[in-house]
Amino acid sequence: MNLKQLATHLGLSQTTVSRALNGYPEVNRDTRERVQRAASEHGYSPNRRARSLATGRSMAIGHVIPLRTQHEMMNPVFADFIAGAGETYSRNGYDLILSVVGPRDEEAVYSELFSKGAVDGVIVHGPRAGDNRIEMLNRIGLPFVVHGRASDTPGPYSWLDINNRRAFDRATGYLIDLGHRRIALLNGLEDMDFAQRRRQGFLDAHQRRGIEPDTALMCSGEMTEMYGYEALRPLLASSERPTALLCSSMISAVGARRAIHEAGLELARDISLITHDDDLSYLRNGSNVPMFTATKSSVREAGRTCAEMILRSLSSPDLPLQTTMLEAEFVLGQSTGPAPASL
Amino acid sequence: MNLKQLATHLGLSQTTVSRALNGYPEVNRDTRERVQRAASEHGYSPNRRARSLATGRSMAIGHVIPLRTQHEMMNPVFADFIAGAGETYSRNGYDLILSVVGPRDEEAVYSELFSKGAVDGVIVHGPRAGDNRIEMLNRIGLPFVVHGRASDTPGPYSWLDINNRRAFDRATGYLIDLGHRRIALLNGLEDMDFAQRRRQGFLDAHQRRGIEPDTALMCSGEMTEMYGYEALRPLLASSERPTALLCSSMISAVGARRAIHEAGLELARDISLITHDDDLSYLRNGSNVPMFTATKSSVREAGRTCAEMILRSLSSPDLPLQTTMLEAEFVLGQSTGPAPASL
DNA sequence: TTGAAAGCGCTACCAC
DNA sequence: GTGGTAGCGCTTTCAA
Repeated sequence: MNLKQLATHLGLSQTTVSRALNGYPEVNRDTRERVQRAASEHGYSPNRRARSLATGRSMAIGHVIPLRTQHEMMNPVFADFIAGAGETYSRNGYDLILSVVGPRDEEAVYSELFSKGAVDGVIVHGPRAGDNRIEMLNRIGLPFVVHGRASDTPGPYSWLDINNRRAFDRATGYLIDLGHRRIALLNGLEDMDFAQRRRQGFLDAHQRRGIEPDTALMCSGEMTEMYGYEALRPLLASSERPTALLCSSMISAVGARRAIHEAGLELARDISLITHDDDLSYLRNGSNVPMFTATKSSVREAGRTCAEMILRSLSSPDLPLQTTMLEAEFVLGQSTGPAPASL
Repeated sequence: MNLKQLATHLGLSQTTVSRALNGYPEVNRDTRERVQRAASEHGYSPNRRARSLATGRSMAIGHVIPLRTQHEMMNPVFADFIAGAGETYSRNGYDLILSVVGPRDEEAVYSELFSKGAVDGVIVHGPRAGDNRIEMLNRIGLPFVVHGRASDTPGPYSWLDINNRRAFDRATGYLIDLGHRRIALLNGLEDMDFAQRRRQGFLDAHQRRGIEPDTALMCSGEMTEMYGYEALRPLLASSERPTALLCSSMISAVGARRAIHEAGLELARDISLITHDDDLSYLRNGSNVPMFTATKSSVREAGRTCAEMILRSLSSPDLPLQTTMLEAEFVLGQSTGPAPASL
């Protein structure tokens, strides 16, 4: 059933039917009701393609996910974030177009999506330090919001992020204050913006206390389980093994725990472990008791917010820059786990 | 730059330019080359909306993800599956439209996507036993492929699945043959098709060996970390605690391990743990050594395959039914972990 | 081998 | 308050 058919069926013009359905004020109340009833009876819903061709708006937002390798697991954060965003979109009649691309093709994908009229705006995922996508999007005039930030990128842009630096500053400081001096850091790939900030937090906490971190204990890599295992194993085998471990993701922590187990060590007794959990934006200690907890939001909620930001920037493009920062609040859990006996 | 502009720029008609770009044979070779050069020079790419309005094909596939609760984490399997599917789509010029919906609205979403002309076909995720979506999609004539299966659903349909029943049959049998008699099962929600099959495999292994499973040890729930923790805790506290545990997902296994740790028990020594890992379609034992490994594919690869299935069924709708089954092959790892001392 | 023109389904402008 | 009509950018007959 299309508009024309519905109109002839009702003995009205397409114009009137369209107006009635789109809430234009000048339509007679009776007419509007009659039209609406008929529309839902016949299950009529306007063709998106035709509508967007006529209006010039595509009513869709693009999410472009960069994946480096063929084997890389999609970051679970993306999934929940997108799920949250999707809720907002469907509530507002928008579609979500998902593109998963290698880092090379990314720019091309953005401009294609735009010039093809497929999307009205995009969300940028996984920003790297000095990311050139941002400048490029500003240049071609495609509205966007960044999930995360990109340091060293000139010019204003909208973004939504958690406070990665501070979270790792606090977690590290907590461990140092417990007496730890040899703390390992299993970080993400350090060309990613979030990983740079976490590293910075790690270093800041040391520096503020006048302690020299052992750079040999700082690792960086794709946050897979295998990485957690392989990065930690040699550190544990060394004569000067770390007494504490700061993990950048749940998944690499699983690998790290395997390495700890195989080395004959016991968590909490021999080595302390704090893992950053993106999903709930909190940090956990070795016995998995929440230690840092975000007050504001989960990743899903962040996705919702980010979607609202892009939709708002579509309706008022020259609105002042919206920057939202989700703070990982410091909340000591009931049990913070024992200080390691080996200290 | 649109077709009209490009055409006038070249001093040709829109028709000819369109034909040249779309590979119609009747175009003069020189003309075609000239057109193609100009197109890439000016970065022309046809407007998707307009094209699909004209052709009647939308060049997009919908993925509809059902999420039960506001809080449920998006199943990581979906993410990687979709990433894989996305690769296939972009290689073939298709868009991927993602809708995340509550179980109630699902049917409406499908028929809307279709009647709005937003998609040419859909992938059905997370099928439940006797899922009525399948019958509904057949009725409205929207091409689809199911990721998973739905038992008790009449009529043929295309699907792609792993062998859940057999995987759990084998894992359970393996534990029984090691001497375990009290095996706990932390299953997913048992209205989901995959969970029913896993449960069946668990029961089959017992029955074939003439052993009565303790139904008090069989749990079912949303596969979150909290669920793994809360479901296992009372079982461990009981006087007749399980000596082995079969976990339906990595994430609930994390919670289960926490419960084990808190109960003062040690993995492998006091209790054996086998976890099903969807991503690599393998099962792991307590020390994380792969025990069952899929020979054919990861979830990502499955996504690619599923996308190929739907695209193929678009071009030839009355093709014989394609059913593909990914087998979780039984491969004993180098180390299968010690039999529990408590036996 | 090329071009003119009719539509795809809808919105939006201008008349009435 | 309602209707005619001109597009939106493309594909696809039909003519030349």
